[in-house]
Amino acid sequence: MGGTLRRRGYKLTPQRRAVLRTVALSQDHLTPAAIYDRVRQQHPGIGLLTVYRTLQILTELGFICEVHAGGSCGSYIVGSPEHHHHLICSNCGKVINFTGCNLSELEQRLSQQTGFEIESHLLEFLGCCRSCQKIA
Amino acid sequence: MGGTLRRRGYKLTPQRRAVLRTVALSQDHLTPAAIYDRVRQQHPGIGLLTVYRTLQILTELGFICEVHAGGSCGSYIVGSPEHHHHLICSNCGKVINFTGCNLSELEQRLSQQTGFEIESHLLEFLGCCRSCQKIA
DNA sequence: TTGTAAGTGAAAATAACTTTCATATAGATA
DNA sequence: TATCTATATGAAAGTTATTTTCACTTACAA
Ligand SMILES: [Mn+2]
Ligand SMILES: [Mn+2]
Ligand SMILES: [Zn+2]
Ligand SMILES: [Zn+2]
Repeated sequence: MGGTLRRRGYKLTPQRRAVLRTVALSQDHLTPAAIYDRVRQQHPGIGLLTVYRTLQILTELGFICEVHAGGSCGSYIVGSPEHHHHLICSNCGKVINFTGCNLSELEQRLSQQTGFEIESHLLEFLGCCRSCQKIA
Repeated sequence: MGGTLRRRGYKLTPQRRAVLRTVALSQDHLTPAAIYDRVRQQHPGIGLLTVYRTLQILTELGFICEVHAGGSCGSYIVGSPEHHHHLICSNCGKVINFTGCNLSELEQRLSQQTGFEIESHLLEFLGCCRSCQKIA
């Protein structure tokens, strides 16, 4: 983490460490406010503003990802450097990262049909995780 | 439109007509505030609040869709009843609807590997449309 | 060490959205 | 067509989410 930050001119502060740690320790996606609440337990005195700023930087660097499906826009989950996507439990918010989206064929078809030069894609699945199935 | 609304206990008001018309006439996705500005030209006196309420209902009924990719969370584009997805120009916001996402194989693999019961998916492509390519 | 560019947090400002409530109207019914 | 009522509207206020500003602090390169 430190290296990646420094390479981009950012500093590694205790606050940034704490925010990343909090997101990484959670199984489910968290809003900035929820992250703030958790971080404060280990790091009182941190400001919500710093949480916002940190989330932005960590997203830019790929340490964390924003999720969208199921009304979760603007909440975050730990990331990984490789290209991947998210499978989200609509009940408890648990997120599983997966790879192998295999969309290049579709991408090519769209590019041909529309003339768009395709840059990226957003793919998320929404479902019910095993533990939530038992409860329901 | 009128029939679908009435079937669900909603009324067809001039305001709702105007909001849908505005979204449908736009090639690109619009925020509630942008929709408000446009609707007001034909329908002064409408409140932003009514725009919010209408967008919610029209989304629920499938007349319009919310888009997410490229920081467009919370903006809307005209919809269609069949299952489809969006290809969005990251420069001008133009949206093209497409069908044939063909994700059932991937869906099945994920279901087996994770135990999730998969309910739905969110798929959007981001790219540069033909006219924006010429300009750039 | 020291210097400095980058980061922090308090406060205020702005933007985004929702709740409340009195009034108005779509459209079903007689 | 006139009446009735559930639904919709808009003004205002309230809440939540996010950003800007600025004086002070700190990471870390030299
Ligand atoms: Mn991720
Ligand atoms: Mn659509
Ligand atoms: Zn779950
Ligand atoms: Zn374009």
